[in-house]
Amino acid sequence: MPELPEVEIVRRRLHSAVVGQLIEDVIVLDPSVCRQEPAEVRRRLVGRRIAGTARRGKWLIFDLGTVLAVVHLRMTGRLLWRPAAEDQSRQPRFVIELEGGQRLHFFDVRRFGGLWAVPTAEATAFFSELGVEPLSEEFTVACLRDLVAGRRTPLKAFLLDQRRIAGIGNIYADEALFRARLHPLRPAGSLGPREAARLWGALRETLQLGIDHEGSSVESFVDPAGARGGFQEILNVYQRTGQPCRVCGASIRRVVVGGRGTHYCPRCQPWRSARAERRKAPHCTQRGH
DNA sequence: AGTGGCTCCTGGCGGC
DNA sequence: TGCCGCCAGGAGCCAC
Repeated sequence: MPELPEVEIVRRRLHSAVVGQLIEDVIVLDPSVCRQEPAEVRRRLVGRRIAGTARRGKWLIFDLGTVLAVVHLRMTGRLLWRPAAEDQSRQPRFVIELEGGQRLHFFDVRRFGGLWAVPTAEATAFFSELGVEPLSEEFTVACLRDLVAGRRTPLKAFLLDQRRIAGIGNIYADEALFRARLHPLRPAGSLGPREAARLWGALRETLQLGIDHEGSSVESFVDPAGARGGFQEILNVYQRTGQPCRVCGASIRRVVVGGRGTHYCPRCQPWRSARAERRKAPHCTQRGH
């Protein structure tokens, strides 16, 4: 599923090709992907020039000056210059036509994704529910400690809550918790200072690693040119139920947290705090993360 | 505040 | 081989 790293890859791949380009037309073939009146979306976007691109959490933003074209890929959305082989039999949901004949196609089998035309003046309100950007300077260990303070919700559910931290989805939540050696069901507010610092570092590392590997092609993610990412090759726990942990060899477990499949290593991610774990089992060292 | 359930949607899977 | 039923999952919404 497209999460922060995948959306960031899409943004980077599109950036130089679209900036400075005029939007000549927006063809909405499936009105259900427009969460606003398609004619209104079209009226707001057509004839404007793309000044820049941005990303907020999992939202991809085309800055048109007075208005933003905002795209969310949700589960299966893909933006492609040319339809991929598996998309050729179906219609795109919408097409953005740029000057010079370039066409950006939006495909989405499950139709969860969408397109919004947001006046720049309303952008703050539009994104007001989104939490901190985990790769920004604003996101510090102290910031994370503030966010988890007093919260009894499980760490996994906390990480998926876009109102707290924006951009983390199921894959990177599971992988970051593994790197931080934290059990996904631990109440967020129960983290000690060292554990919070570990989670902070793990989140940044995992997301950056995802970007460095051009995203995870777990479901169907490809970049606008159709290229797959590589992060799925180095997943430690996500969708590895029953397989041996790459660090300790224990069998990876799957539980459901907040209605989401959650994967973890029962030995590397014990319920107890790291200190209690060392006391109880001094032979069990945690290295290699 | 937190949880659980429902909704959107459809490819892909297991079971028979 | 074929068909039916179920499930994943991001996010918003609602009830409790």
